Parts: sequence; structure tokens; C-alpha cells
Amino acid sequence: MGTVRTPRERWVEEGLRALAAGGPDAVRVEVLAKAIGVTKGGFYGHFADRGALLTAVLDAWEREATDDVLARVDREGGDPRARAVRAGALTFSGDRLLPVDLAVRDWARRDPAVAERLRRVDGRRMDLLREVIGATVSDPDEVEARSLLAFCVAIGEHLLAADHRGRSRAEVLRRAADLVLGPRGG
Amino acid sequence: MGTVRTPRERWVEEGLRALAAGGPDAVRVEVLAKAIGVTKGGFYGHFADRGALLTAVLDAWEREATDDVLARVDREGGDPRARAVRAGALTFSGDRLLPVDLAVRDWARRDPAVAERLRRVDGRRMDLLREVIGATVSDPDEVEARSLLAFCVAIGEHLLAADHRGRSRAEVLRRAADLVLGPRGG
DNA sequence: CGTCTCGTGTACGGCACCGTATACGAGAGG
DNA sequence: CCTCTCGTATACGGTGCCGTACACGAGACG
Repeated sequence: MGTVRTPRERWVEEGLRALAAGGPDAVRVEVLAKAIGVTKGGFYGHFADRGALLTAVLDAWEREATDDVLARVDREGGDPRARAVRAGALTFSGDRLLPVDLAVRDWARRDPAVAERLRRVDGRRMDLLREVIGATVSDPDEVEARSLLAFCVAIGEHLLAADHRGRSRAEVLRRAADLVLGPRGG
Repeated sequence: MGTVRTPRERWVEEGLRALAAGGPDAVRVEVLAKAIGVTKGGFYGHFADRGALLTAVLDAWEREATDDVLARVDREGGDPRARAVRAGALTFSGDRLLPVDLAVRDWARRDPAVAERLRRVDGRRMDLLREVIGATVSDPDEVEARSLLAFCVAIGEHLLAADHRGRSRAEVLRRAADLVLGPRGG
């Protein structure tokens, strides 16, 4: 058998990096090849065309963003608020998943197939938020409203470019979290 | 004098349209020319290069998003909450400004100059929110937190792809607005 | 009516990227 | 050691776009 010198996952991995850094337009076969250190010669053995790579990249992101994150959250257990915080930390911090998430979110505005994937992913995330907030709040309409608020802050915090008159973003976020989730220990 | 057959603003206008539809990568000289119905022959009389067009497009957006909106809001007056709602309606609804806003927000993640412009624009919008919320809430830290929440919802609402278990997005948003701004008439 | 100006059309060279065809060469298996 | 396989390098044609050069032609002006 011939040896696989550049496995398919390597292309996907570099595709995720390019997507995070420059959006879907930056995911270019020859650019990724140069980043990997090969030419595009072997690419078309793994993928039919550039579109197939983009699909594979989205597949990888969808799995990482849902199954992998939720598996780690469930494995480590904890009370609902701790689980929500850990899920948020896994998906919306670190420099790995967050930039991809934001790129996908922008991409979804133009591509219905991407929008459908995002709908699935966001649905599972909202489920987690509903579970956490539902442990404290009884009115289901209010649970839904607070979940929406929490999610919008988790996203929007990274897109809002404004300072807070001397306060740090973290300080304001903590206060906002108290308003949405209820004060800690409540 | 020679007659201006395709004024500079025409290029900027079409640039805004392209930016809204496909992001900065979609703002291409030859594509805009075709959309206008001319060739790119006259383009380089108005702009040094493609980058100059992008700058002009951002200039136009920045002015429309701040001065124009705030002028209309102030002209029509009303109580603080009504003014905030009107400002939100002018900037975040309609299909003109919102898609450009989202495209710029994504663009700002990669381009520091764009990020600086966005910081200015968001700063003015936050000022309006602080004024509105400050009319009801006394604690300045809480004013800041609620302003952040309101802004993040205004942005994130358009980026969140999830449904709400039978409720409409508008219903959930109304409930969320009550939590952030206080119930109507409060 | 002639000339001059200036916006535009056309043509060009260059670049980056796509997808295909083909040659090369490193292992696996005999 | 030979051969066969298969991943990769190389070369190619095609496309879309950039920015420049230049020709054209419609008004402005005398």
C-alpha cells in the first residue's frame, strides 16, 4: 500500500484555521497546500473539489462544537450553572472554536446550507441554556427570554466594539450575567 | 467641462450593496462596474485603487449609521424609550443598514482600521443606550450592564439561528426587552 | 464649426486560484 | 532486487480580477 503522507484531516485542520482567520473566502486549496508544506497535487485525492473541503470543514466544526463540547461538559458534571459556564468557556473562549464560530455565523447569512447547520448547533446550545436557567426560573417564557439574552451576550460580546467608561469588559459582563442568570448563589 | 456620467457616489452606493451581500471580498471593481452598467474605465478617475473605494464605502456607512440616524432620532423627539426603539429600528431593521452593519462587524475582526471605525460607531450607540437606561436605573454599573445586554441582543438576534419551541422570535424578544429595559410604562 | 477636455470603452500584462493530466519516486510485496 | 501502487510534484489551460495605457467620442467653449 502507498503511504498516506498528508491525511485528509490535515487539510480539514488547516481549513478550519483559514476559515477562522479569513472566512470561507480564505479557504483556498493552493494556500492551504503552502501552509501545510506540500503542493495541491494530493488534495484532489481526498476531496472532489474546494466545495467538498468546505463541507468537511463544516462537518468537523459541527462535531467539535456540539458532541465534543457536550461530552466534556457531561463528563465533568457539576451544578447547572457550573456546567453552563464550562460549556461557554469551551465554545466561546480559547482561540480555537470561537473564531470559527463567528466566521460560520457570518457565512450562514449568505449560505442556506450553512444556516441550517448553525440552526442545529445553536439549538443544542440553547437546550443547555434552557436547562440551566430552568433550574432557577419557573416561567417557561421567561426561561426562553433569559436564554436568548445569555446567548446573545455570549456571541455579541465578541462583536461589540465599545469601551465601558473605565470599567473592564469582564466587570460589565459579570454584572450582566447576574442580571440574566440571577446573582451567584441565588 | 466634461460631464460626470457616473458620479463617485454611484460607486460607493453599489459598494455598500456588495458589502452587505457578500462582505468586503465581494466589493470588486469589475463586478460593481457590471452592476452599474459601465466598465471599470472611469473608476480609476474617482479612486486610486480598490482600497480607496473600500475606505469611501466605510466613510459612507459610518456617516449613515451615526449622524444620519441620530439626526432623525433627535428631530422626531419622544421619551427616552421611544427614542431608543426608533434608533434601533433605523439602524437594525430594514434591509439597508443592518446587513452592512453585520458585514462591517465581521470585517472588523480582521482589519484594525475597520475595528477602530466600529469602535467609534458603537460608542455613540452605547451612549444613546446609557442615556435611555439611565433614565430608569440609578446605579451606573447596572446601567452599563443593561446597555451591554441591550446592544448584544440587538446584534445577536440577527446572528442566532435557533427557534424558540413554538414561540416567535418577536415574542421572546419582547419578553427579553422587558427584562433589560424594564416593563413598558415602568 | 473647430478644438480641447475629460469620462468612458477597449486592450493589455500580470497575478492568484481552480481543476486536470501526467511524470516521478518512495515504499510494500513478491 | 524488481515491480506495482499510490501519494505527490509539476505543468498546463482556463477564469476572474487588478491596475495601466491608450483610443474614442461627446459635450464645453471659442
